Amino acid sequence: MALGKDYATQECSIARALEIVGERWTLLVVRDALYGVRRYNDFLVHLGIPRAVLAARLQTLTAEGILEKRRYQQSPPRDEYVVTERGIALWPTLRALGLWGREHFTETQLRYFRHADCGADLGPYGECRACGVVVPVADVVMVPGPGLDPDPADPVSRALLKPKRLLEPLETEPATA
Amino acid sequence: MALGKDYATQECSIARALEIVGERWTLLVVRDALYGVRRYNDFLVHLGIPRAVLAARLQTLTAEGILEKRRYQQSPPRDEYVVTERGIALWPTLRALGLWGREHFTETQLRYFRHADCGADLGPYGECRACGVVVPVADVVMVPGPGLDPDPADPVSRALLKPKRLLEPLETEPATA
DNA sequence: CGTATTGGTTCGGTGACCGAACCTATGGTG
DNA sequence: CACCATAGGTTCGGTCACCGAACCAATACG
Repeated sequence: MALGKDYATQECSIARALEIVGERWTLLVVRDALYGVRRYNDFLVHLGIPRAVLAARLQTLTAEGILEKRRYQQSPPRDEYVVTERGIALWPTLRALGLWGREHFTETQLRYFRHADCGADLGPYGECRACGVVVPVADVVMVPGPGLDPDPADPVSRALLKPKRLLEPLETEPATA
Repeated sequence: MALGKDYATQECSIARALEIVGERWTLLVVRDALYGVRRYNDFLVHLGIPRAVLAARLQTLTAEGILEKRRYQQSPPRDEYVVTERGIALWPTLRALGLWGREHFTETQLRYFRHADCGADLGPYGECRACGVVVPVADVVMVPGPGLDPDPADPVSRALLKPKRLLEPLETEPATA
C-alpha cells in the first residue's frame, strides 16, 4: 500500500500482495478491467469512485505492471487501460473472493461464469466442471443472473447485461437516446 | 467495509466480500487465525497493528461470523478468537492471493504449503500436486522457506518457524529467557 | 503490597478518501 | 465563430479511518 504505513513487519507474500492491491477500490478496478472495461470514464461511472482516487489507482496499477496505458487514438488524444498478464493472474483470487462473497453474503445469484467451449459452469477455483481443465480467463463467459437489476442507470452496467467474454473490450452504447 | 462509504452501487459478490474483509489489516488477521493464532496479544505482536484497530477488526470479524470469540479460562477471564467455517472458507482466496504475491513480487520462497498426508506441495488453488485432491485446510502443513528471517523478534514469528499444521492452535513460548 | 500479564479503551494528530468544482484539449453544431 | 459536449484529468476543503502512545481493569505471582 502506498499508505503512510505499509505492512513492513510482515514476511509474507499475502502481505506483499495486499500492499499492491489492498487499497480501497483497487481490486474492483482490476475486476472491471477483467470484465473488459478500459476507459477512464467507464471505470468512473461503473464504480462510482471519486475521480482523484481513480486516477491514483490507475497510476499505481500501471506502475506495478497490472494495467497498461496505451493510446488508442491520436486526436483527440485518448488512452485506455488494458489489463496485463500480471493483472490476469489475479483472476483466481477474484474468483475465489467472489465465490466466498456469494456463498456467505448474497442471497441471489448475480452472475454466472461459464466455460465458453462447453457452456458448463466454473468450479470454485476457475476450473470447468465438465472438462475439468482450468479455464483460461479469455475463455470465460460472464452471464447475468436473476439477482441483477434489469435496468441499471449507467451504460457500463447495461453493457454488462449481455453475456460477454472476459477481457474482450466493452462496447458502451454511444450516447443512448 | 464499515467505512463511511461502502460499495453501495455495486451489484457484485466481490464487492460484497470486500465490504467485509476489504479493510486494512482484516485479511491479515484472518491469515493469522488460519495459521493458528488465537489470542489478542499474539495478533498484536505478530501483525504490529495498532491496538484499537485490532480490537475493531476482531469485533467485526466476530460479528460477521468469521471468527468466534470464546472463553478458554475463567479466572482470570481470557478469551480467544477461533476461526469458523466461514473464515476457513477464505483459505482459497488467501492462497491465491499469496501465490500471486510470491510469483510477481517476492524473490525468495517464504513458506511452503504441503499436503500432510503425502508431503507434496500444494498447487495454485490448494490442491495436492501428487494426489490431485483439494486439501482440506486442516491437512495443510506450513513449512518455512529459505527467505524467512531465521531469528525474528516476536514470539509468534518464532513459533511459526517450525513446520505446523494450519488451524492447530499456536503455542507461544512462555516468556523466553 | 507491588508488579506482571492479558485485553482492552481513550485521545490527539495525520493522512487517505470524499464530493464538487475547475481545467485542458478536441470535436461537433448552428 | 460561439457554444456546447466528451474524455481525462487536477485542485481543494472537509471528514473519517488509521496511527502511536498513554491509560485502565482484572487477576495472578511473589
